[in-house]
Parts: sequence; structure tokens; C-alpha cells
Amino acid sequence: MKLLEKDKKRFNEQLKRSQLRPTKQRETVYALVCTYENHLSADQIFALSKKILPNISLATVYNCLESLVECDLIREINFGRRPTRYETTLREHAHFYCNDRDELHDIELPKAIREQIISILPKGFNLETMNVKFTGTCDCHN
Amino acid sequence: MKLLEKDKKRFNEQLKRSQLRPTKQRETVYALVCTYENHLSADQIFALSKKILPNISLATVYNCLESLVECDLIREINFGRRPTRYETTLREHAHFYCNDRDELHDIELPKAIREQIISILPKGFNLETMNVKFTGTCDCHN
DNA sequence: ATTATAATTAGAATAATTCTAATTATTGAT
DNA sequence: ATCAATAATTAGAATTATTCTAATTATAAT
Repeated sequence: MKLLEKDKKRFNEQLKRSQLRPTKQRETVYALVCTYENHLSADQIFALSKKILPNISLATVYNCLESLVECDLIREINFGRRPTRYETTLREHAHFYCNDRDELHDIELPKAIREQIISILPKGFNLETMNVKFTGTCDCHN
Repeated sequence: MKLLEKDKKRFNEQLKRSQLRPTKQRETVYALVCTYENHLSADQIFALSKKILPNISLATVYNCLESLVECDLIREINFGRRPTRYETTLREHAHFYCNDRDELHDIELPKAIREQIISILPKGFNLETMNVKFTGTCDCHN
């Protein structure tokens, strides 16, 4: 469980920018989100992080996730009322939730389409986030 | 709290189609979802329905909502982990969640754009639902 | 009417998340 | 390095939205 050089750099920079401290708990949680591309839940992160930091608590995992979201290193993904999943904030994309497998898949969202979608917002709506979400089943490849 | 003639008809037809019984609780809950265009939560529906059926229980409200979703009279809307909201299933549209007011707004989603969005799905993804969601603040008009 | 089945109810249970208060770690100034 | 100030972590309790359970009541088809 190691952060790549570039991710480590991003980690330190973004935390500092938000005046948050780079603790080993935060780094471990961030490394897990970066490593497991398949969008982990807090519970899964907790289980995995205990192998590295046996004394970490679930509350800390939630706290870390909150801090990492706050400084824009990671992002939350919700589908219905299933547990929140987390991903690194790299490129913009849509999500597909597979009911059969309870798994999330990233779907490329071309910038042009993204902009078209945003353009449907009438005046008076001040955009913060936009999300495109699909559900269904898939011939999963993994 | 009365259902319009056409909604009442829809109510009876859709329930029958799913072999569900048209009870006064279900009708009341449906009427509330139809009447309050601003996307009520189960809690709000419970509070309002008690004025009409003083003995109704929260569990029943949840049960009714589940049945109404099942027979496609209403639809659930989730934003993050806030309480589920409900709306009638009339036309397809997007949703805007206003952080300031904790209120949902419908946003027209032109069919052409909807189809473009769906077209980004690669082969092997079998679509069931698609949602476009915005968050932000708005100069609310109501 | 009568029976079979479905729906409602109150309250307990659950799942995910947040809060609380005590302890420990980190940072910045000496 | 040391120390004070502040922030983060921890364990466990609390909360929130929702679901489950078992008993009661309503509905539909004979």
C-alpha cells in the first residue's frame, strides 16, 4: 500500500491548501481509494486499512474520507441509498451501477455532451455539480 | 386531498395491473405525491397523511410508497444521502437540488440530449435507468 | 357470508453515518 | 529539541432513514 510519487505530491499539496494535516490515517485511506479502482465503500476501506493500521477506527475512516473530499482529493458517489462509494477526482465521467454485481463502472462522458447537458439549466440556477448516472446490468469484464 | 379524475383512473389501472389493492392509504399517499409538486419525503407525506387518516403509520407510508413505485405510479429521487423524495412518473426530466433551500427542482431534459447521453454507454451495458442530477443554489421563484 | 389473501399497524431492529468526550499526534514558536 | 496550541484519532454512544416482525384488520373472490 504505497502512494505513487505523483499521488503523494497531490496528497501533500491539497491537504496543505486546505490547512489539513497529512496523517498516516489520511494517507492510508487515500492510497486505498487510489489503488482500488472499483469504488470502495467506507466499510471496505475500514477493513482494508486495518491490515495496515490495526488500530484505526471506523470513525477515523469517515473523518479521513470527509477531509479528503473537502480538499478535493476524492469524491463521493451515491446510488440510491446504497453505501457511499469513493473515487479519486481525476477526469469527469458518468457512472453505471450494475444491479447484479453491486458494482460501479466508470463511463466516459465526452466534454461536448457534458456541456450540452449543462446548457439545459435555465437562468437562475447556479451550478455546483452535475452527475450522469445509469443503472442496469452488464456483461462484466472483470 | 382529492385525486383528479385522470389520476384516479391511472391509480386504479396501474394497481390492478400489478395485482395490488387500491386502499385508502395508497390513494392518500398517491394523492399527496400528485398534489405537492415539490417532491415530498416519506416523513413529510406521513405528517400530511395523518391529517386525512389519523391512524396511518409511518411503516404504512413506506409500504404504500413502495407499492406505488412498484406499479410505476411514482418514482424515487435521491440526492446524496438525504431522505428519498417522491414524484409522479409523468415526463422524463432532470433534477436540480438547491443546497440553500433543501429543495428539488425539475429541469426539462430535451429528448435529443437524453438520447445523446444514453448513446455514450458502451456495448455490454444493459440500461435500466438514466438520471441527470445537478446541485447548486438557485434564485428560487416560489 | 365466508374464507383466503393482502395490507395495515406499532414497535423493534437495522444500516450507514455522525457525534461526544477523552486521548494522542502534529505544528509552530521558542 | 521542548512546549504549548491546535488538530486528529479513537471507542463507543447516538442519530437518521428505512426495513422487519408479528398481530390485527381490510379486501376480494367464491
